[in-house]
Amino acid sequence: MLTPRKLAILQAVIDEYILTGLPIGSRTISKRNDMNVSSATIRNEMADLEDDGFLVQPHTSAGRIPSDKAYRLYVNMLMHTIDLDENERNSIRKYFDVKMQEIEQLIGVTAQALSETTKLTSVVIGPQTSQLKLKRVQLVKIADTTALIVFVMDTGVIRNMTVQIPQDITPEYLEALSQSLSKCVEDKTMQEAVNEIRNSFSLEKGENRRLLDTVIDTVSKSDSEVQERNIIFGGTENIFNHPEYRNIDKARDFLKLLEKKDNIYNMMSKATDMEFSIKIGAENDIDQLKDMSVVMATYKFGNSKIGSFGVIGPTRMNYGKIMSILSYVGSNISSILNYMIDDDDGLYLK
Amino acid sequence: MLTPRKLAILQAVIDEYILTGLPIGSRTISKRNDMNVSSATIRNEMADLEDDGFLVQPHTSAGRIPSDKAYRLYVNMLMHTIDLDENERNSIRKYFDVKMQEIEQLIGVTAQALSETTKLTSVVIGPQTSQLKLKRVQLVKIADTTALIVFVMDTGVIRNMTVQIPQDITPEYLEALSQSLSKCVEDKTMQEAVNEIRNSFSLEKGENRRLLDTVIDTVSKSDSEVQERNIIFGGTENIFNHPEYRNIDKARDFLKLLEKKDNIYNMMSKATDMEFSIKIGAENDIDQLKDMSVVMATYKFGNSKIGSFGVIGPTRMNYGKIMSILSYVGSNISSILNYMIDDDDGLYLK
DNA sequence: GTTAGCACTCGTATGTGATGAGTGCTAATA
DNA sequence: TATTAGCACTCATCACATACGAGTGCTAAC
Repeated sequence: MLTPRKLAILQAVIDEYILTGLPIGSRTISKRNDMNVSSATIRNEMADLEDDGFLVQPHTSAGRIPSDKAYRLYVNMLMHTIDLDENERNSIRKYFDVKMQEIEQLIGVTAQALSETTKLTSVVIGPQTSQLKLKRVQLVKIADTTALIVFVMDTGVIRNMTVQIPQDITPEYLEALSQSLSKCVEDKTMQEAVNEIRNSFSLEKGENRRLLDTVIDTVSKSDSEVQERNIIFGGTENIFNHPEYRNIDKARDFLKLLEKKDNIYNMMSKATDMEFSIKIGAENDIDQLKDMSVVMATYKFGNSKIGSFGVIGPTRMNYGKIMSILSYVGSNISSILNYMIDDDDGLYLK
Repeated sequence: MLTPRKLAILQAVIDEYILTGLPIGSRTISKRNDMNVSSATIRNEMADLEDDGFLVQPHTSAGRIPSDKAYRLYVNMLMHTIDLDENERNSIRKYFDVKMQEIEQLIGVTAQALSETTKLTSVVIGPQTSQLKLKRVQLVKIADTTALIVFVMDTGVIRNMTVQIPQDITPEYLEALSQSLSKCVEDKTMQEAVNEIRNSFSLEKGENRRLLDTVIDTVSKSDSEVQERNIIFGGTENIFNHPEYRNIDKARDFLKLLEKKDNIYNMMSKATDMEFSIKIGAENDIDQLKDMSVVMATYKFGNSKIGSFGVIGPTRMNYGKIMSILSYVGSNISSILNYMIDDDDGLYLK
């Protein structure tokens, strides 16, 4: 049974451990002024908490440290998000106070802001263009056999790629094609659009056929690749800030994981259904993160969640604070994104 | 004086040290079958080499390790580039055997190929568009108040960015403007082009003036930013492969350096005048690299060197091998780049 | 000029004992 | 019955001592 006192003790252990990273002994807890019982009593309670799987002893004569289960309970029940003070807000806001030219810059700034304020490794994935709806398509001839194909999403995001075209295609033809393609893809996702084009234009023959095929081909190929690259990390060196990770082999594994990107990318994109997602220790699917925690949040563009960002660090992290930071960073991202589309003379979104 | 025997001993020490990373003693050298003198003789010679600054003793009763000066001599005189065998060539070629869609992919693959075959940290910087000549400019209206501005470089590289435009600008006007802009910027670098536009169109007034100003503004701003982002690293975790860097604080500093990017970017772009550039230990301008070596090479597009790539690792690296690898990787990059422009139905360069 | 021999150096590994934080358990207490 | 004081016990950590061995510099002999 988790009596109120047990909960209080557990909370105290977690708080203390998050602060120091050292195993917490019974006396440390009993000395806290909100505890009015002796260390012996605490010891008995702690023994019970250990039996219930909330505390772990690294070795017989050491204090206790919280288990993943304890952190989970903490996050679910005991934690109060910690409001940021004016100073902290300012130091975050100053990252976003520069004029953003393109979405990549925003992603970079976000990663930086996150890692520097949390002192953890940050991850940001860019807008998932695959989930956005298309507004129009524009083909532009830029060389004899090369055209640029530009996708304008409903949020204003632009994606473009080059495509080889037969030599005798005229700009006027491309303009006409752009018009009819635009009609047919409006309000569809990239993937849907590709299918739609396949169907609607299935009767085309000859040169047109070849052109369309190349377009479809190029688009679908690049779709997967763009995503893979659209993830960035910040403060990778912060992994060393935490004594429990001052271990070369762990660090190497971690860097390797970041370098591969796709594992983390998958993890991040899975989490887009909730406002926050917290994975503690073994709750992580990725092996190398089994003794770390990942806290993620999503950002919105208009009404739909189109990307996510978060931090990776030791299970011993200040969840309350981290969540407040994520939340504040998120609101900054949103306002920048909106600013980017709304503002008439300033900032443009690529 | 550096007698032939001294040189041979120095070479032996370097070879051995590159292999093991441990201080090399006189007996180790004298046992090599190409040495027919006793360890005592070697000791005397080594003492001389130490006086001349080619060898260093980490402490009194340890063997010797080569100094930066020794590596420099080695690279200049003693080193023979080591031909790659069929296996090694294949394992590199397989990285480039995939179809490349865009230049970013090529950069990524290069970084990967380099870091995996050298087991070092690799750096690749993308084509320096600022040094390329423009072929034409194309403005395309993609929304009510947004246009895409596309720069086509003479090598086929394309750069584009969005720009806000007054609402009443027609596509036809943009087309006409594209024509006259193209004429005026042809064969100039981005920077020259901006100046040229400023001069040639200095008489424009009103709406046109505003449009032009916005274009010039956007372009010059983004010019610097694009470059900054156009550098990527591979195999950062390889820093830990070398015993001399199994030191957390060194590793942290190194990661921090990579994260900042601009220092390394500057170093890399300085080195574009030579085929190879080797910086050994203290020859590096960057503090954190004072005990590492950087080997860089450049790649060409058409006739001009437009980017560079290389590796960063311990001064104790197999320079001969590394250079062969860089050279082979370089030739792969070139052929891919040419393929990208020449091939009519396959690959496109963004 | 080369080499064998030897005393010397010094980093590394190993072992030992002291220290102290923290525990579990028992018996006394409220 | 819950709490607490007291105490024996555990065990990681640290300081210190010792042994080991790779490698050196130097000298004297070849």
